[in-house]
Amino acid sequence: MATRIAEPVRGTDTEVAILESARDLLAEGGLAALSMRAIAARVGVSATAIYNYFENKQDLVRRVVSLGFERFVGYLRAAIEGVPPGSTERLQALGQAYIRFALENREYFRVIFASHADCPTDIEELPAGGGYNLFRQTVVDAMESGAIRRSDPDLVVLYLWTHVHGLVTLLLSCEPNARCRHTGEKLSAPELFGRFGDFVINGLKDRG
Amino acid sequence: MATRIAEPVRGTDTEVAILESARDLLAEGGLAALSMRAIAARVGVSATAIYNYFENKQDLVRRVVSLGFERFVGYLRAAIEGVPPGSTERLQALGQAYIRFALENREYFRVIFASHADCPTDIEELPAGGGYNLFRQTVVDAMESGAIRRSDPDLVVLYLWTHVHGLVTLLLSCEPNARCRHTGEKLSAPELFGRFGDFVINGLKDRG
DNA sequence: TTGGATATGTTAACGGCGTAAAGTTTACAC
DNA sequence: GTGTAAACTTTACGCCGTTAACATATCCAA
Repeated sequence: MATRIAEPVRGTDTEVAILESARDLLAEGGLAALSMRAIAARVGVSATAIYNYFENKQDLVRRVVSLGFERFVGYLRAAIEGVPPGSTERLQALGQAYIRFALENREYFRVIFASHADCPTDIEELPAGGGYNLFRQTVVDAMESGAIRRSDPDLVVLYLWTHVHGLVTLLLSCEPNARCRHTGEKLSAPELFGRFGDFVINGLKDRG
Repeated sequence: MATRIAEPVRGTDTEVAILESARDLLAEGGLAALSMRAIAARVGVSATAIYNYFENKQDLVRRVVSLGFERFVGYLRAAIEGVPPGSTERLQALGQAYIRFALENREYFRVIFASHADCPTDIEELPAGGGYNLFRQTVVDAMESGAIRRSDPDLVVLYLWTHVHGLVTLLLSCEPNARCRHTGEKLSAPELFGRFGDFVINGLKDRG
């Protein structure tokens, strides 16, 4: 038998280069800038060469989005490091990280949550691969420590997620500054999140 | 002088026909189905004829979206009819109408809130033309009646809006059924909204 | 009445898009 | 050396938004 010379197939490099170019193009100019020809030009290859590695454009985008998601979960993980479990601060840290990711990776975020019926998913699979469970565990800890009142953790996760997601998508709809003017002042997403935190956490606490 | 034969200029009919065809195509197949050539084919006219009435595609889309917005405000107005002012029920009715519009006019909703930097807007101009003020007045009434605690009405409007918008966009990201499975059951947007209402309203009430 | 502007359309064409088909080069197993 | 499979190119098709040039109808002023 032939000893496998462990040199990786040259094509694999190309695949990585395609994904990286696609990721960069997406970040720089949004979905509109993400064309097969543009990607190919960056990689230094013909547009049709891409079809050796990806079934079609949608498949490629799916892969790029998947990479973006890992990045997203990285934000969440980093956010709660050093913040004591069971505290509402930890919940807020997660929310802030969600916002930070969206603002620092706008095009990624947009594409991730613009899965226009192309790729039907169950809602909790979106931030899965650790994201959802991270969120959920933080909620459970907060309930057990008494920081928030006991109820269905999944419902609470979805509630908090809804809140932060809504804030981000609304502000992202109002490019270019992603800020909101109300009562005369301009507020950024993190500032608004801070102000809303009062309502949100209050709603989760025991009455009286 | 020639007596004015009151026949309206044929061109105006064409403009209306273009807008209606565009609206229908958008509703049927989303932004992807909305091409100048497809619109023209429906109207029975050449694609370039459209440029007599609209500067370019973006301009046309803006007009279509504007029509959609009027429709949206119509949903909101209808929702609070017959519901007593000052009640939290009125707030919930607005939220339910928001959700209903999004689910019954998905493509409209998507396009309205996907103003990808093309048309920078201040956030409160989005549901303006009556929408925002409607929302705000409902909040003010609820504060004055004591249904919710007194605080900055604009902040509360944004808070509630954030909540319902987040719920809808999250569920719309999970086509085709726009439902969420959690703890084993499938919940629709209105059902989830109902469950979240507890948290939301509780957060806005006075403590104790 | 006529003639020129204006409004309302047309067809042809440009460059860009995703992608299919066919052909070419390269690497390697037997 | 030959066959085979992978990696890649060229060419081409039918879409797309948009421009330019041209046709026709309508209206008003002289």
